[in-house]
Amino acid sequence: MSLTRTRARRATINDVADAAGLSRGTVSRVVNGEKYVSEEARQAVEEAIARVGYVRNSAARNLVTQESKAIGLIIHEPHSLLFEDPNIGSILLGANEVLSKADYQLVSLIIDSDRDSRRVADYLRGGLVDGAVIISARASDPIAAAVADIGLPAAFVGHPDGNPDLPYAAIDNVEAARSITSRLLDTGRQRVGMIASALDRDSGQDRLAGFRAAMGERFDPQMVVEYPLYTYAAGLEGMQELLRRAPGIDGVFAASDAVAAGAMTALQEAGRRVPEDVGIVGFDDSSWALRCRPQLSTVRQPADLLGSTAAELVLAQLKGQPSQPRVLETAIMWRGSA
Amino acid sequence: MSLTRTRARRATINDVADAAGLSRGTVSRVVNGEKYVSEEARQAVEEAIARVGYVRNSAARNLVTQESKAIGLIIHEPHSLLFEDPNIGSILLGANEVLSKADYQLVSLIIDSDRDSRRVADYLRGGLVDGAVIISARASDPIAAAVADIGLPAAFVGHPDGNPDLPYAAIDNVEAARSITSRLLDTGRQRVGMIASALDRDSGQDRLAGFRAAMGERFDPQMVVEYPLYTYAAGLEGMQELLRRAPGIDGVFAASDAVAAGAMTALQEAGRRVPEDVGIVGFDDSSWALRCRPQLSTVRQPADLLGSTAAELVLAQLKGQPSQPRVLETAIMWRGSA
DNA sequence: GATGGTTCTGTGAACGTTCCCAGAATGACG
DNA sequence: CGTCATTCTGGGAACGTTCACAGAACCATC
Repeated sequence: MSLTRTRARRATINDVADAAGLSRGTVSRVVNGEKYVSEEARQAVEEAIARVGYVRNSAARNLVTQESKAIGLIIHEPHSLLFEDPNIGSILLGANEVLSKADYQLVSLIIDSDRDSRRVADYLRGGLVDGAVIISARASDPIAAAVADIGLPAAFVGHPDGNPDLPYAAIDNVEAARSITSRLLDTGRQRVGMIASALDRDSGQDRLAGFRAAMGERFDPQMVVEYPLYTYAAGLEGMQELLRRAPGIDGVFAASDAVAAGAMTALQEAGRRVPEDVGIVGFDDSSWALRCRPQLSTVRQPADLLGSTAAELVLAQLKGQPSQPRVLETAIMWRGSA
Repeated sequence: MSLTRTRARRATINDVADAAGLSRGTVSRVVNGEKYVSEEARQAVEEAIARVGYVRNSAARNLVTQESKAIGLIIHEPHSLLFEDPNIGSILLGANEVLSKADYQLVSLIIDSDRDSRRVADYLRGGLVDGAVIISARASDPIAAAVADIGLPAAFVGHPDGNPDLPYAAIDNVEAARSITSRLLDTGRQRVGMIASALDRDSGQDRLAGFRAAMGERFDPQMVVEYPLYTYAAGLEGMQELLRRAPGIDGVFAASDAVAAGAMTALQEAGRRVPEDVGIVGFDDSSWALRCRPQLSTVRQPADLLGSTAAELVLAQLKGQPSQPRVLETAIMWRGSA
């Protein structure tokens, strides 16, 4: 079997007009569902469209209307997180739902190299999208700067420092982390540590800050280990390191559920019982949480809402409305792990 | 803080030409890096571009060149799988790498509703992409039909039945499933069952067929439970059901690693030791496999290669080369779970 | 100094739409 | 039967590029 596909010359609106014995203008009106076209003409055009196999050329349309009805979603994640972090999928789906209802097409653009970064910037600049949602930006992200530079309506998911003054949808990571750490302390834990991650991101920084705030005077830098990514592997190694540093540890705040899952495995392999010997709490309430045994006590963050809210912020700008940053509520899900 | 962003009228190539005291044509040549432009002119143009803040309008360019330098990747997954299946991320990244090198932009389009389906079809038809990679198509997928209908160069990841005659990048699921099941039987297991999933997909069907082939006369329909999705939850419930049906079960083939992970949890909660009492094998060799305790024996499928190969198949068609379906190698990773 | 090849620049035409305006046809009303 | 509004249709202009071609300028060669 050999498959070679060639694209035939595509029928244009003029071909349809000729076939229907009507004019360009009328065909355009039918295609766009405008009023002021007779039933007779409508049928003739529709029949002609089917006959010549017409499909509208979006480039031509975008050129004259000066809009694309598409919104870009920029995924700028380190390689491995695209597989591990269930939040990304939720954000994507949340954004898609809102945009879909507003008849916008969501186009996701991955940045995985410097070359991607340049190409995506060109794509955004070129007018192929009317706006952008930027997820997982780091501090001073070059793409965010490019977006602001061209004045493209945009919104962040999260609230990274050092970035241009764009609206964002975020949660209060500091407060949420402070809160769940306090709750962990309230169970009577005496020696509590943290596995911190992603300190190049606002979420990573803020969760550490919240932990520190909750610990107050009891905060001990030695009881914090740091890893670059929110991964299971970080949790596994981080917990082993904490056990080495402080064998008497009896509580752990993991910076994400994936990290907590890794930590739980490490504890169990080390013969510690959860939660009897060591209490452990996570962050995200992602699919990891219910998968752990015991199930994870964690902070619920509404990932899908973050996506949909960011999308709404972009749509608002498109309508010329002012759009305010929005901070969404989190909740503590207390389960069996602490 | 109130952020309202409005887009100013964008500078065109003519504005640059005026500012540089040169013509449209020369500016175009500079922008596209063509030869036959004097050093003097080049500098004048570049300076003018910076001064007026020019960025090329892609719609106009696409219109005249009749190409977009973009490839669509269509993700048509049930909601939950976007979060659970690490293969999707690998496929995405694999495709992105190949396309990026060829200077194509990968744009991912999610289909999560019928409305999405129509909009995405319009997007593909409109000339906004030069080709498409379709992942996770079900039998007789409407999008696949639409793609074939307009003659858009395209390729599948996987090889679903009842779809148009497009090239694909796939693995031999039947043979791989047969092979790992045989290997499981070789460890001396007497009562072996399967947790089958996604029977609406070629992969799901084929893995079941491979299991059946390996079991031969020992195949017992009662020892197969079926679930719609490759999820942890399916594994959890499926294993419980199998234990109910056949308490003496001593081997399980789970249709994916996520399913196997769920099954392992169910077994351990039921007090069965893995692999002593029950041997368990999975499929994918995704990040789940190393995360299980004991680690999972499974079939390694090169998800990133599937993505990059499918991308190559599309690029080949774009160059007018014939493109043949490609079946990639799998390997058995034998670890501790069986 | 004529010839011929480079190198460089300017411009008309085309890509396929939508938008807008002009005008035709139709119908309602006095 | 004239007037005016409403409904419908056609076609010129514009969107911002690239492409092909023509011609100018320059240099080398005979």
